Amino acid sequence: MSTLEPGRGTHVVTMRDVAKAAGVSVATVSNVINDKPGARIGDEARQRVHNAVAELAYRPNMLAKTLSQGTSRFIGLVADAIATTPFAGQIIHGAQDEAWKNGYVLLVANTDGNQAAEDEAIAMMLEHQVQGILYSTWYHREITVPPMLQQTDAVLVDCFASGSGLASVVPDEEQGGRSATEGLLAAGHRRIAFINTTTPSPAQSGRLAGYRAALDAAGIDFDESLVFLATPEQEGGFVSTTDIIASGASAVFCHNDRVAMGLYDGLREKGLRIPEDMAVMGFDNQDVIAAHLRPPLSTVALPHYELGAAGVRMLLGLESSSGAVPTLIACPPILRHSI
Amino acid sequence: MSTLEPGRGTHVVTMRDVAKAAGVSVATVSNVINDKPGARIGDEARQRVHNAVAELAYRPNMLAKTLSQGTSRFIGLVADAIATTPFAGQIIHGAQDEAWKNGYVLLVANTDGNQAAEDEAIAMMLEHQVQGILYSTWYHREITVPPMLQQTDAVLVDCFASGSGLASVVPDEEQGGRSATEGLLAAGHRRIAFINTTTPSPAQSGRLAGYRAALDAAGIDFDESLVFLATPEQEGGFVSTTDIIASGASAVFCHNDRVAMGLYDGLREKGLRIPEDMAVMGFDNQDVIAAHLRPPLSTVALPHYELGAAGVRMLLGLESSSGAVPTLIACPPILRHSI
DNA sequence: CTGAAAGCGCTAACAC
DNA sequence: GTGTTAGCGCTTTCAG
Repeated sequence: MSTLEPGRGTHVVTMRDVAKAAGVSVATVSNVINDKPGARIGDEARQRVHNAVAELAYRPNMLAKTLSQGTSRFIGLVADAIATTPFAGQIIHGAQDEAWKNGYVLLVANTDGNQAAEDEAIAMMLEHQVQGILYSTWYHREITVPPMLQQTDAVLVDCFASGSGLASVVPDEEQGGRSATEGLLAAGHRRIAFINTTTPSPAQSGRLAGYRAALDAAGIDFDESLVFLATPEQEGGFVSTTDIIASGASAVFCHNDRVAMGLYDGLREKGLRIPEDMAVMGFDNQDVIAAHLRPPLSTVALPHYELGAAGVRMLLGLESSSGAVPTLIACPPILRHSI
Repeated sequence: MSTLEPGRGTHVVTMRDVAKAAGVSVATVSNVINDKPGARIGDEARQRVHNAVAELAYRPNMLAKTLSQGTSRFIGLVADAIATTPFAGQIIHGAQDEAWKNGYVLLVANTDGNQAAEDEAIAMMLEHQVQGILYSTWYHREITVPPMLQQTDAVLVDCFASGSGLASVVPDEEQGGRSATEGLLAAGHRRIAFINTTTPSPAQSGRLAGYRAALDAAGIDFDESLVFLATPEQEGGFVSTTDIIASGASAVFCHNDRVAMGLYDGLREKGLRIPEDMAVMGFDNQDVIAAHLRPPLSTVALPHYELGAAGVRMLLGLESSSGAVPTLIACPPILRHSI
């Protein structure tokens, strides 16, 4: 490949080499490279340094730099499941972008929900002098904070731990539920069913609360017989079909897109058309599904990217956060053609 | 900035503190902590060190360690799209697990396919003294290698660059196509249609080659009129429905799961049942879709996790690799109920 | 068996 | 303006 031996982790040319080549001291090199504010450097010397840098293809050693400065530019992200759910990756994406934007780099660890792996991951991050840790889960829920997390700054992403005092950022389920319902209401529906999940969770209670709030605001009485429970995937939606039809509703708000997908199948099987015979609204905006159903599904997006980004902003102190109550990120409605 | 937060972020206790507390020298502490092979340490001293470590909650500074050793334990992963496609995240996951297993930590960067971001990402990784870089794309394709990548060891994941000399690991599209077709063949089908993608790609040619190979092996003549072209998502599958039915095939191998999903809709609309009236086979094993269609879709899995894992193994020299020809990872067939 | 000392590559006072 | 010189926290000869 080349004469020097690159790739083996360390590159040969150091700041001292540059200094020598430019005929200046390392301090000068350091100053021009970092464009140090209070440093007076002659134009001529500065130019020589820049030339030498280019000449030697010098690349600063970040590790040495942070060592001497005492402050690293790492942010850790520990996730219980990086890819179990398709969109969880967006949390990484958002965190990575925001970290990057602020000159930080992301250290990622996946723990698969394994306690030991989790501790090891946190330990490793601490050893790497991370500025702080983002602890994230792949679906919104309450967690108990790993004790080791207390040893550094941390913010919980897509999860929370009441009483822990840790900052946390989660999706605004209630607003999401409200928006979803409002979308249906706006289309003129008044008898709106809701297929909620069987799993107790912030999503379960939040979306229901939102649904009720929207109905309320529209002056429609909440009708218990219009809310159904189903497992949160295709099968759940499918088996709910008859109940939905029997309910006399003209529209359904589904706990998530997968349920909506199952419902699509069920409805089609019964010969009903969407949205003519039944309007349907999903939740999550799962990209493989929502936009490609027939007809494309109207839904509410889970702001994973924003969750990750807001998490690092809070960690970096760029955005205020409360240890007492989770910061809510809006779930924007996405209108397509199922309404 | 955060000088008021002493215990956070950077920890105060250093190896020197431990040495002092244990009444030994730092060299001794270093030796016992790293369990240095050639170092004879008195049991008594060793014990005192361990006590001191526990007492002070000492945590080694990885950055200082790698600085002095000259060799870091970082591996970089640059991806053009971490989450654009749901399962791309599995590449990260696999890479992370394997890196971790070998005592390395993953530095992740997402470039969104942006050239400048890419260069910046690689530069940053180089500055962090990474052992090497995994360069990955979210779908299998040929790329032109970013010049900067030449400055370190690199392996291409889910992509390749012929003539670059870089090691590369990609899915075995042809074997996947063969397996898919064989699955259909094994169920007794002889007239098997193939909906291929309109996009020229290794997937397009590889899967077709596999399809032909399987037919060939079964003694069935390749019938050009049985292969159709469609855009690689739901819509493509849906609009292909009439062609498929008209072709007289009893089974269809779809370029991917999304196409299969569209076809499901089309078939259902025509009143045809799967698999009784038409057997269908997908490709990708996209988890939100495949397992949850009605009936669950038989498909072939894209080994993203393995791709990531194999990539770091090759980078670390744990697995042989050729710079000339990509290493192929098998795409295992997943049989469900659509056949 | 254990300690002193010389760096690793860089930054940050403080001289000159 | 620019160079000298201490470290940062740790590893690693090399004496004793």
